[in-house]
Amino acid sequence: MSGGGAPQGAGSGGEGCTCVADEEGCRLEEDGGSGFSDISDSELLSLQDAAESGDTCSAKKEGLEIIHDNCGKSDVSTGAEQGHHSHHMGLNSAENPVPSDSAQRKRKQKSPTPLEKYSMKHLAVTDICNQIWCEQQMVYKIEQPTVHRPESRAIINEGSSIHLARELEVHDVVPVTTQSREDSWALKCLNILAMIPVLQSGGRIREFPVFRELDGIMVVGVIDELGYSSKGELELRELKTRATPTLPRLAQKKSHELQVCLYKLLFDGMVSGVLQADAVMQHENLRPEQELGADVKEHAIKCGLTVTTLRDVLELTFLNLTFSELPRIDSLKLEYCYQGDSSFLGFDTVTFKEESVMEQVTFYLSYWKGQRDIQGVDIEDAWKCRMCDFADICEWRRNTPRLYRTMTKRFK
DNA sequence: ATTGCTGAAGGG
Repeated sequence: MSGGGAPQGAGSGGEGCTCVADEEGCRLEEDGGSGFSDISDSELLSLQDAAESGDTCSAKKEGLEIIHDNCGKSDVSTGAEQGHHSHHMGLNSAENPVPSDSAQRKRKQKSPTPLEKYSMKHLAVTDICNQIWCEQQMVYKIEQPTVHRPESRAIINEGSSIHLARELEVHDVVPVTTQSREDSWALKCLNILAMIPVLQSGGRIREFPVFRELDGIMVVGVIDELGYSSKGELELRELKTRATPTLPRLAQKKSHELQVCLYKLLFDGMVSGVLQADAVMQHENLRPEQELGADVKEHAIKCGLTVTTLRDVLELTFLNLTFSELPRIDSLKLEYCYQGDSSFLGFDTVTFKEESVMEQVTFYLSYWKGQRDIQGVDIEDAWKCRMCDFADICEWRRNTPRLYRTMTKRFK
C-alpha cells in the first residue's frame, strides 16, 4: 500500500527542514494512478488554490500545458508521459544529406553523443546505476520514464513511501515553489547550507544533495543518509527496501555498491573544494545573475540568508562546504529491509576503492560521450530480461538471438 | 541555439 504521507507545510517542531521544489504542481502524469502516484492531497489542494486564485498555472517546462481552471490530476493534458527526454527518436531519415562541402555551414557533421541526443545537462547517480544493470534498459527508461509494469510500479511506490517516512523522522519537508532551474539549484544549495551545521555538530541528516563533474560530465545525486558511527566516523547509509525478504543477489549488489561509491566520490569532492560555481553554471546552462523567485528568496531569509541571485547562493555554498572542514565519508553502508513487515534483513559494508570506482565511471561515462556503442546485458545476465519493462521492444534482444533463447528457456 | 528542454530515487 502506498501510505506516503504528504509533506505538510512548515512544521514547527522539527529539528530542521528540507525544501522540495514544488514545481507549481507540474509533477503530474497522464495516468491518474499508475504514474508518480505520490502527488499528495495537499499538493493537489495547493494546486487548486492556485488555480482558483487566478495564479497562472502555465507549466512551460516539460512542454506541458495545463488549462488552469482544470488543474486537477485527472485533467492533465498529456505530452508529459514521455517525460522531458521525449525528443522524437529515430531521426535517421535525414542523415548525411550529401556532404555538399559548399553550403554546409560549420555545423557539426558527426552525430550527437547520447548526452546531446537526449539534451541532458547531467547524469544522475541512479542513471549510472541503471546502466550497470543494463545499459539498453537505462536508455529506454530515459526515453520512456513512465513505462512500468504494474508490479514494478507498486514495489517502487512502496519503497518511495518508506523512504519519505524515514526522512520525516529527521526533518520536516516544506514545499517551496520554484519558477526556474536557477530556483531549483538555489534550493538544492539552501538544503546543503542547512545540513552542514547539523553534520558539524555530529547530527544525522537525510537527502543530502551532491553534484560534481566526473570525466567532463556533471553527475548529480542525493545521499540517503549521513551520520556518525559509534567510532565517530562519518558514515553514509543507503536504505534499500525489498519486495522479498531476501538479500539481493550479486547483480543487484553491484549496482547498489557503485551507487554509494559514487555518492562518496561526489561528497568528498564537494567538501574538498573541487567545485566551482562557473563549472556548474556552464554545465547546467544556468544564468548566474538571474534573480531568484520570490518563494525561494523568502525561504532563504527564513534560513538567515539574504541572497538575490543563484551566484550568491552557489558561492556561499561552496565557501561553507570547504571552510566547514567536514570530514570525508569514512564508511559506506547498505541497509536492507523487507517492505512487507519492515523487518530488517541485513547490512552490507562497501569497500571504496578509488581506482576501481574511477575505472567503472570512465567506462560507463564513455557511452554518454559517444565513445562506444551501447552494451546490453551479457548472455549470462539474460535472466534480467524476464523482468524488464521493455523486453518486448528491446533492440538489444532482437539483435541478439542467442540472448533471446537463453532468456526464454525455462531452466531446471 | 530551428534559442530551451529534467527534483533523484524509487526495485529487480
